[in-house]
Amino acid sequence: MSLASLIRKLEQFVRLSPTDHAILGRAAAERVRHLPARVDIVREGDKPRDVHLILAGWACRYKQLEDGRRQVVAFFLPGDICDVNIFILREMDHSIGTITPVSVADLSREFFDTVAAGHPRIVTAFWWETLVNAAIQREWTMNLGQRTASERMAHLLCEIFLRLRLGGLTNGEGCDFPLTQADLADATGLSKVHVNRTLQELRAADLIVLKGKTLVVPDLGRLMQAGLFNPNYLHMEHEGRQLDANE
Amino acid sequence: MSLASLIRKLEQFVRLSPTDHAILGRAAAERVRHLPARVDIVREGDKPRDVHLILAGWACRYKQLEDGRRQVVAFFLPGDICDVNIFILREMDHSIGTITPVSVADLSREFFDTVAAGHPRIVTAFWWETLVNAAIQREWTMNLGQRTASERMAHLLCEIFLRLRLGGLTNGEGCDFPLTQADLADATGLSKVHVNRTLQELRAADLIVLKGKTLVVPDLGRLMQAGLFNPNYLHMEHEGRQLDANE
DNA sequence: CGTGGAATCTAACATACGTTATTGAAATCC
DNA sequence: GGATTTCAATAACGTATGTTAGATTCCACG
Repeated sequence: MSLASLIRKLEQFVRLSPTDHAILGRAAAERVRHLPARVDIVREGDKPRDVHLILAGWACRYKQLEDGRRQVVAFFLPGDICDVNIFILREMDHSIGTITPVSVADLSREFFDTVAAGHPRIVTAFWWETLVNAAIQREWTMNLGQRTASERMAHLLCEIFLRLRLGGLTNGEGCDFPLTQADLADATGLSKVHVNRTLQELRAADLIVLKGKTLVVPDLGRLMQAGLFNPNYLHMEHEGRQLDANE
Repeated sequence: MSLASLIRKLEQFVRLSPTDHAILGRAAAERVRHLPARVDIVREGDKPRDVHLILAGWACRYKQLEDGRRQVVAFFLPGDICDVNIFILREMDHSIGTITPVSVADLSREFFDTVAAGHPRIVTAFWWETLVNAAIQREWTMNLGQRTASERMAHLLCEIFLRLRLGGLTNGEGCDFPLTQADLADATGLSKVHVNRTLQELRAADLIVLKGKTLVVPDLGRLMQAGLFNPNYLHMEHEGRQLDANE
């Protein structure tokens, strides 16, 4: 159960009080749903109701064109919050779908009102989360606009690995990796075939070991170099200095 | 002076009180700077100090790789706010630079504290602005990942035109357009040469008239079709229904 | 444990877009 | 108001990535 990942992530930015922990814990336990893989949590055009906290499993935010072209614009890992205050908007402009089976907690508007009223540290933490997500989205724009296929793939893998590690979800050099090559294609704007070629290339350079649903990064520093990866956009204020260490 | 554009933009989402207007007006008048074209307002690595409100002129947010590749990740038009609450972060992960000469108002942390304490409508309006900017960034990701060169260019031009119109900055079918083809290249991830080709294509199809520093869009509906442009992501709740009308 | 559908991998070929280079037309500057 | 730089336009050529199609491997499920 990865409320722990959320708290771990937020706490490396602000220190939360025991009360704050309790508030988050209660919110994450109240309305929990378990969804299968490959279903939509929210669909473009829906009226936004709750904010979704991913407790377990992977999901993604995606947009689609009428002719079927699909772009994954974000991945959600355990401990990620989908969109703080999204219910301000009238209508979703994108969809959110599961990749693996997912446990999700639905956070109500009232929860956020409560937080806003009496828990300033959580407010700050949520602002930080919002700003980091915005930074990630900018970095993806950069990734798609300027990096070559293999740089792009290396960059994406670095980001996922670091975000997992921040949530305490890696084992040394390895981590779960449930994305298919089709998912990677939708996220990188490459064709499936070229994703395959690109992964082979990274494997041949001993930058990754990717088999089954597990990713191993034998030398994160080298993978970062290959992806022209600068971790500053993740704003990992504390861990930031020891990035090359393995956990 | 385009405090008017800011208020006009925010008000099509929330109704602001006379006091709210006054607060915004004061903030926008207090610390105003005038900058020349093609200079940085903030640089990657800087400690964020103030939030910047663009009163006049165009600017952009951009990121750069070490080898010089540059991606514009957002354009700022008059009335745009750069990054609400950015000072929560320790260090900027991107730069902001002017395109034309710019007048900018620097909004302090204290201003936002005041707003948070006593002006809930402005708080909501700022959240809305934040969420819309996030949506725009996602749409750019989509644009770079999935659209062809000409779709991408058409889409970008639609977005800029609509955002200008929302701020009351268009004249019928026309608007100021100070971007060079190099700027467009940095924003679309295309080469300068291909931007040129693409613009010719749009011109040949009578979708745009772009000369000097003026853009004319004779038929916005057709340009939107060409760019597979769905305005939902701009969340223009009121104007949304009469998009095809010319102001 | 066998079967069917995903997911991965490979190959041959096609093309949208990048690169380099040059020229001409506008701005901008003393 | 001529010199200088920036910006736009063209052309010829190169290549990273897309497309189509097929063969394998993997894995979930009955």
